Amino acid sequence: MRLSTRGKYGVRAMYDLALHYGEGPVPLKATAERQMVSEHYLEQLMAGLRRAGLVTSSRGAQGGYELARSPADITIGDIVRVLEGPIDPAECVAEGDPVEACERADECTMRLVWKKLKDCINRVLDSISLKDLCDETAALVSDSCGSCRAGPDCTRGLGETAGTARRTP
Amino acid sequence: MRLSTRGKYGVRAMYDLALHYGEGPVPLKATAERQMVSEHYLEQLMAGLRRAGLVTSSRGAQGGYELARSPADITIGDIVRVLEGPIDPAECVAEGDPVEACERADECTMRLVWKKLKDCINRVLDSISLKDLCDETAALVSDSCGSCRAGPDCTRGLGETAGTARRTP
DNA sequence: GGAATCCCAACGAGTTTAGTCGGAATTCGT
DNA sequence: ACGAATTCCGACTAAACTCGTTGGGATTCC
Repeated sequence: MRLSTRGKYGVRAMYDLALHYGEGPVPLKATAERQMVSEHYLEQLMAGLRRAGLVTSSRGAQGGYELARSPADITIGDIVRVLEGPIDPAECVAEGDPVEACERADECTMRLVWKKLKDCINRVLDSISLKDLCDETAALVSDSCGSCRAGPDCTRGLGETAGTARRTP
Repeated sequence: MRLSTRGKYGVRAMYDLALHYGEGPVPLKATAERQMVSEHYLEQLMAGLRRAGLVTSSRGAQGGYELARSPADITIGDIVRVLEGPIDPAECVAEGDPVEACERADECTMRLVWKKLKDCINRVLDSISLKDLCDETAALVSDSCGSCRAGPDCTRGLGETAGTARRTP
């Protein structure tokens, strides 16, 4: 259960675009350098994000990529699902007929587990937008993150769990 | 974000052992046939589970595998972590020094996302024990499964009714 | 002794990952 | 018109991983 670099680099790149949202196209080279990712590799990832309608591109000099929507309207889940494929812990909870993936799907108790896991992952990833990420960075830098006791299932934004995440032993 | 067959087969096998808990050693062949998994492949998985102390084995005729603890004391998370490795969406939220995985780990906002995701996954998987699985199967078979038909956001059933959630490693 | 069973190590075909490489097409500024 | 910047596209690859298979050895029960 580890994300590949595709998902991680993709989120980094989209975060970078979010930081420069409204400033016109951002050339891939700049993003690649800031986020320390191979430019050519990132190019492939951006192609996927463009086909999925999450970014728009403009070619030629002064060209680059831009978010297709406001950072508040793009979630981490949107990005990860494009680059890593749908979040399906098992085939039997993917799109389509479960019975085709496993003939016992109807009576399978484990399927309920994978379903629950899938829903949980999607809920977490969809609860965080690029805007949340940018806001959180501001909070981190200004060193004023509040304390949240809501636990890991808290879906009320990143800022509230920041205190927990920074307290690393 | 898909589990490999290791995790899925492993859970199936452990579930099978849970169904026969207290009846003495269960030969691998029987489990493999019931769960429709290659016997030799399952053997490798059981070796890992044995080394992790989740099952005990007895050799020779009438030998086989048994759960090392009560089904209520073994969670899906225990099994999945043994067979799939630790649940770390990214290196920077794995065991050890995060800065060694990524020099920007301290200031990285995305790291908070992966941390949150990791905690969520572990929480779900650790909230479901083998006993929960067996109980749920009884509910499914008796066709009175009201608890799990409440839609994708249902938080009841599978672990939260019995309240067998245990340690957090 | 023989059958059942676990234990171990190696092999391998296929797929995925994480890129690299080379070049074509488009656009901007001058 | 030209050249630089940039996206776009397809092919290639080394390494790792997945999902097993193969072949034998050790142990235990009857």
